Amino acid sequence: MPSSVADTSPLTLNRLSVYLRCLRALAAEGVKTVSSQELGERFNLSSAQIRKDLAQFGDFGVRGVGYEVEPLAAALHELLGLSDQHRLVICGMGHLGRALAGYLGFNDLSFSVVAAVDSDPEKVGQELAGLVVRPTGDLRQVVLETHADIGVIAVPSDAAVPIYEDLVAAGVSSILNFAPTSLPESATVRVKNVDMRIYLEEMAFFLKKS
Amino acid sequence: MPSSVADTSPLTLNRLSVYLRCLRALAAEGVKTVSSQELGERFNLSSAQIRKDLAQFGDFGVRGVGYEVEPLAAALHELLGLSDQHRLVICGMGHLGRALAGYLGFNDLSFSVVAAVDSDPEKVGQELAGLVVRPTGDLRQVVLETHADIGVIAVPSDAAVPIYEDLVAAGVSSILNFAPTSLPESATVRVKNVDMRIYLEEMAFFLKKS
DNA sequence: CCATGTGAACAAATTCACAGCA
DNA sequence: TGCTGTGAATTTGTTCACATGG
Repeated sequence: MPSSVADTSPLTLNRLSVYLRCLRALAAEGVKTVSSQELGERFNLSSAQIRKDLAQFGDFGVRGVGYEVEPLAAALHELLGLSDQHRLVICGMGHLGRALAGYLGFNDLSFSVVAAVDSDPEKVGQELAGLVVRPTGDLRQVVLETHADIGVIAVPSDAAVPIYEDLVAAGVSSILNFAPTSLPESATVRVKNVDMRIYLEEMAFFLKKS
Repeated sequence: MPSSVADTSPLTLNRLSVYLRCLRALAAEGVKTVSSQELGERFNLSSAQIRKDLAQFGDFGVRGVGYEVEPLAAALHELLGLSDQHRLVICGMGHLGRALAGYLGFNDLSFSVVAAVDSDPEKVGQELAGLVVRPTGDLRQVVLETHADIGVIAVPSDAAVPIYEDLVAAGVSSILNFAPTSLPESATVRVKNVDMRIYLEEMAFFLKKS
């Protein structure tokens, strides 16, 4: 039973997120108990994998019965670190930034968007998606004030690296990057690059005739 | 040498996209030739993996020298199906849809956004991101007119399944889904679900004070 | 009984290490 | 010499199948 940060693979972790969402859906339907097999059939998952994944973090199931939906959901919620509240700062308030601002403050109360910065003087001071836009130059101050712990980069490609450095300098150690520029991960900074072009190119490959 | 659609793993494929971008960056700098090692060091990739991945599709390299940047980029471009032009239809023109419309029509001429639909009568007829928004009910007609081959779902969660069904009915067989509702893949329809909540939850896990 | 939890078997992906060629 | 291309070794991830326990 590792349950420690270092030795959990991202794949397992992402599946836990999926399980959590499946359990929430079941809970909403009033389902009290579910077996790994039912869960698998319902949501196209492998039952063996569900059991392996969950067993890694504790004995959540009851033999002969299955898993209790609500308690398991609560345990996964806790396990994924969703009991702590996280504060996001959105960098770049173009359409993508605004979309993310309106989209990422969900999920019970685990995440909230606390600030937005933009380098366009036109946008600074405006209220967009419920946030007063601050100048990029104030990023450090903004992070200090709001205790933001996750930075979301939604700026054009060429502005990504400077913003990244600003975020790191401001002490933000988790960064979600939507700019089409791959940013380096380091020992202290965790970066998740989300490059939508890769998804499109994957589709293009499979659309290829022959 | 498989080079066929079926037996290429998505992981390899996504790395090919990455290599292509790295090569483009080098080409822009005027670099003519690069070894797998240089490429690896420059972009944090494994040189052995680069060689394995590329060797799968042909003998691109020259022993003792490395790879020619431009020709290799051209080969990957072709290989990924980027020589065919693809036409995207964006479903849902909220901020996310507009962001994607302005973001996905890039990459030489491989992808272009040819249409947008929305169910909000306020938006229909408006020109957003250079596209006249059409009503969702016209989706089939729109797809016929524009020969769109990739659908992008950027609607709220509860509208995702109906739109998905409309796209499939209209003959679109590749779908990129940004709604937080996992859509089923079938033998004939390829779906890529992009759930940003999973990325956030991954960050939350690693932020957890153990 | 029935479904979990798990070692053992299997499969996939990655890395190593080196033969072979420009 | 220097770097590719590639089998072999290793690591990582998934599935199987069953002993175990409520």
